[in-house]
Amino acid sequence: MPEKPKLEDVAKLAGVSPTTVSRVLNNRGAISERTRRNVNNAIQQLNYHPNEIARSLFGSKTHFIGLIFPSTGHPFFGELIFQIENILSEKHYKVLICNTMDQTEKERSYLDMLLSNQVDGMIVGAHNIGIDIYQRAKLPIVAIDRKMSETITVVSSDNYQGGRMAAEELLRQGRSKIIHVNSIRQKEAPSSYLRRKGYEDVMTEHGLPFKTYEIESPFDPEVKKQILSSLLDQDPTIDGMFLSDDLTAAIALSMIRKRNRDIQIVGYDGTEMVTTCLPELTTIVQPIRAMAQLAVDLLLKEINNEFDGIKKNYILPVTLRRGT
Amino acid sequence: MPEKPKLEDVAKLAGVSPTTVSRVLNNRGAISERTRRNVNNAIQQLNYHPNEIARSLFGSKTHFIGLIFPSTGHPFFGELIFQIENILSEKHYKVLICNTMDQTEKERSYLDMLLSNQVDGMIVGAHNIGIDIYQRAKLPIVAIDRKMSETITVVSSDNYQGGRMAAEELLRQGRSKIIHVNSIRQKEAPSSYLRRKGYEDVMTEHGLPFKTYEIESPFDPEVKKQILSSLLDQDPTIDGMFLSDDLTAAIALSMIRKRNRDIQIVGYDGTEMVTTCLPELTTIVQPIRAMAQLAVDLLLKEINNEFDGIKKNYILPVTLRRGT
DNA sequence: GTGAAAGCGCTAACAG
DNA sequence: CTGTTAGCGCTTTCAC
Repeated sequence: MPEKPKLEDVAKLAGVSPTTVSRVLNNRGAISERTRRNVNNAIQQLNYHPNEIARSLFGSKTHFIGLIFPSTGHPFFGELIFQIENILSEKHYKVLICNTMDQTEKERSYLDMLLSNQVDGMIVGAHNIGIDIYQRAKLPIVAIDRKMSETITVVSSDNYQGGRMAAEELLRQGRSKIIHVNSIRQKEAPSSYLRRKGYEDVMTEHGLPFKTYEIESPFDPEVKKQILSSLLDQDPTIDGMFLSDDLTAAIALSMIRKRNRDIQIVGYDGTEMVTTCLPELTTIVQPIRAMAQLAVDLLLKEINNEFDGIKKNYILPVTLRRGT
Repeated sequence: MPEKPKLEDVAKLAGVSPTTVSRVLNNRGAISERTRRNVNNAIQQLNYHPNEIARSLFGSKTHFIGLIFPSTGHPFFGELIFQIENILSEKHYKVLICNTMDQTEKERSYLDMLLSNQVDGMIVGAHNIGIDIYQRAKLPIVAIDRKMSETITVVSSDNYQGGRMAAEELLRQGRSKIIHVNSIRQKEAPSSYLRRKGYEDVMTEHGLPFKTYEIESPFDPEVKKQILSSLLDQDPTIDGMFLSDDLTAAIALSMIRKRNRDIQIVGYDGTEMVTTCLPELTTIVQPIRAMAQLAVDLLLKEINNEFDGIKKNYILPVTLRRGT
């Protein structure tokens, strides 16, 4: 069995120079039809695949894009990543995936890894390490849902409006003792803060009291369960809850059912997954597909130096999906 | 702003040769403590990151692993990919992700892409294109849940037993008019076939009739809904259903509730996601974490030529999780 | 302990 | 239209 064929092997078999093969491969320069056929035949025969690593080394582009997210397993990130990868692959970019699990050390080493692998850019949805570290990378970066610095583009959905819509929906359903559970996944996460602010503002505007609880370990469902459980048991007057993500909302929902309480809930994210599993859940839907598209567009523009504007902050509208 | 520093820049700054820097980087050969310090300082100062692309070009290993799956967005694959990436990253492998969406053309071009990028191996959970194409790759490959050929290692969970367990559970719940809905995602998929066989065997053994329905477009929930809907309406005597994945089971569950039918259902996969969203769903749990671990272990063994056995087919046990 | 030189597989001048 | 040559950033013989 022969080793991996190289361009030179193709050249020999086709009886031409390496340059010619390269030209056929890249459709550059003028090639006679005959030569082209010969070369293509040789390529077929040898089952030759150009070594992208070598190509990358030469040029300055690898067509690698790094994706840094807390977890591919989470439905929101999973679907976002799915969309991003789809769009990128159409444009012939390849995706290197990184699951930080909200761990600073992992994030830092992933960042190093991506830089070492000469990614052309990255899309980042997880941020524990300092902003400056990303700054220093001097690389096209698009952040999701988190302002990292003045110079890094951000794509997010309208978290403030989302918070407002959730609260308003609960009020519309005749609820007034409404609490908010905020499953923060990062310190100073603006998305959590804005959702909360939206909710609190609406409550205030209606002259109602508000109460926000924060859950700090979003990856452990047991912790969530305990907190939600004691929450519910402590206060029998609660009649509405706004949960900052659907997974937490799902847990709350099943607890409420088990306790036979009359509490209306609103979740957040509106992934297809949750929509399928829990069609009865009312939730604020993030425009995942649009966020992916925009993030990719902006990133590729930065990569290709096509700044068509100075705008750095993109906020996409959210919608309310009423449970069935 | 300086360009990306290269090894040569470090060498200059440290007043040594490139060779020496390389040695420091790789901990190879003998280096004086002083030189090592100088070099390390220079590396720090320049914020130097060795170019992995160049390294890969030289050596024959890239430490890239390609993952080919139908969709990162699907909870089963999303969680499996999450686990696989985690384990691989600990071993300093990097993951290139591919979403085929069950499209032959995408799968083929992803395979080409991975080969061109000199991946050291791949883990494949999607298979529409011919086996021979993977064979030709002459690369360490581990397949998930699908026998691809005599020479490609397969990791799967015990689909036959899973099918049996599902049927037995329904019988145990006093059901007898039990149907099976099989959401096949690929032709001749052995996992679907085995689950079905397990169910049918149990029914036969109990002298009961069985009926299996197949849904062919697993990515469109609307299609599923229509089929399930007409299924339920056609036959009012059904009292048990075995659905071959949890997402389909979730749809069935909400339909059954809406119709107020007394039908017990059993799903398949048992992802954390679905467990959280639908704790009441009884399901057959695949050992995702163990499958990921085994697949990675086997792949790395193949990559490092450490065949410790000739076994090619690994079947991990599934468990039943009763809904709460 | 350290350095000079060759080469990994490919592409892009520059010739012809 | 096609080939020769140099070099992308790194590692590794082989010398000193």
